[in-house]
Amino acid sequence: METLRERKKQRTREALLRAALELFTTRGYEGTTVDDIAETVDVSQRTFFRYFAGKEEAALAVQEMTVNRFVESVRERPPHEAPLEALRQAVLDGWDTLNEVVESVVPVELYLRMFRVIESTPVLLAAHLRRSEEVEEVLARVLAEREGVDMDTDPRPRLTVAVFGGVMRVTERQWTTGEDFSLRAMRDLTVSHLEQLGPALTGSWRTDTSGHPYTET
Amino acid sequence: METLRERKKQRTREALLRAALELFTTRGYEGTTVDDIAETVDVSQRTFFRYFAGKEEAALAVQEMTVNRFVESVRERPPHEAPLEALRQAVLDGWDTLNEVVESVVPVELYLRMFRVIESTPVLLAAHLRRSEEVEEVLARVLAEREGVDMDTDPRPRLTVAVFGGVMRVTERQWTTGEDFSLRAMRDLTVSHLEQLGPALTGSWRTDTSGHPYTET
DNA sequence: GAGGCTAATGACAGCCACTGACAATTGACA
DNA sequence: TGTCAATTGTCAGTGGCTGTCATTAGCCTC
Repeated sequence: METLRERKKQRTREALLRAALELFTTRGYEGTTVDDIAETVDVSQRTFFRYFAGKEEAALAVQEMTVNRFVESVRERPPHEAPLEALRQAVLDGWDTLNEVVESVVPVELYLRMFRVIESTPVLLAAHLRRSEEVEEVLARVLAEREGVDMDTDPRPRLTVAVFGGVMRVTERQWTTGEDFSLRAMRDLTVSHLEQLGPALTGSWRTDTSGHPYTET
Repeated sequence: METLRERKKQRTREALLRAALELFTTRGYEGTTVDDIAETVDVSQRTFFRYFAGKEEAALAVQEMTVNRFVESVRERPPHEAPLEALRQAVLDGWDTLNEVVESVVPVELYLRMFRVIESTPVLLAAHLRRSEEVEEVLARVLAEREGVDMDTDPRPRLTVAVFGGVMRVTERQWTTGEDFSLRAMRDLTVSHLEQLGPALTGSWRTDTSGHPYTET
């Protein structure tokens, strides 16, 4: 961002993004038109579409940043860590350093509100899930390389990442709909759910192994 | 479907669905307009929207049937089966009896082609994934009830279903992009992937436990 | 620092998915 | 058979999104 032109572009994009998130989190995603966003920033609708492929992309732009950061984080994990452990550490690290990544673009508080909007807006949730699947493919490749296995013949990389992704989606869902919507809560939920993964998969739950007696009723 | 009116409605819906899938699988989803579909069946565009909430719904209608069948199948599993085992049996049963369920509406061959279209069309894949998440919520509830645990305090039902769902998505993806696109292949892949689940999650893969030596390179 | 070059924007027209409203039609049923 | 209700068609309109072309505005050279 050296020239004036580039700085101007940067500012326009940022303004559009900020306006979009602000409107989405107040009027709702469906309740906001692209014209609304463009008008807020005082550019033409056409210009909006030159910065974002669509309404969706604007809504998910910040998430995209954090996800990319997460993938990089996995890449940089020490090779001695087991696959699931590398994913776990990378995710936790992501939540711990969320502030630095997000705040440079939009207030974290806005990011968090947007998280809930995504989770509660069907079309956005769908796009988010599809994107997650794409990311899982990349992660599987990273893990396969780390462990020196061939993804084309060995299903374990994809399976591991899919399992991990499944746990994370459950976590996100519970987090966004729960009462404690803080980063700390997200971190704790992540740890807790990953710990529960083993017990959940081992046979019947009637033999209590998790501190959740089924006799409570 | 007793009266003439009801029969006519049934036929219109079926014709629309068939026409939609036929067009989607030949011209592609994006390459097909709702007007195309309506015109093929010789009804107005408005009528199409009276039968389907949107293009998406038409594209996913048959999948919806099989998914609902799957959920029912899980509900009817004998209570002594462990959660994962119940899900496994229900899925395999679903593939084994797919013909009977699907053929009553559209040719199975059309259903299979549509499966690939869904997997390769971003917006359809997204919708499919979102729907899967909804189903997972239902399944978690079924499992929780079976096992007598409280879903609100015990994350294991949701975790188990999410893990299972993750495995199934990996399976679907490999199936639709692989060379052997037969029901038999889907069944085998499902069994194989579920078997690999354990090995995939237990620590490092460098200690070979799966018949996939990493020394192939 | 004037003028040419190129990138960014605006204005406009148009496509497609989808919806509301109302009129026309057609099966149901007394 | 005539009335009632459900089904459908028509029309108008909104919103997301794209292509096109003229206009503007930063950039760079002479």
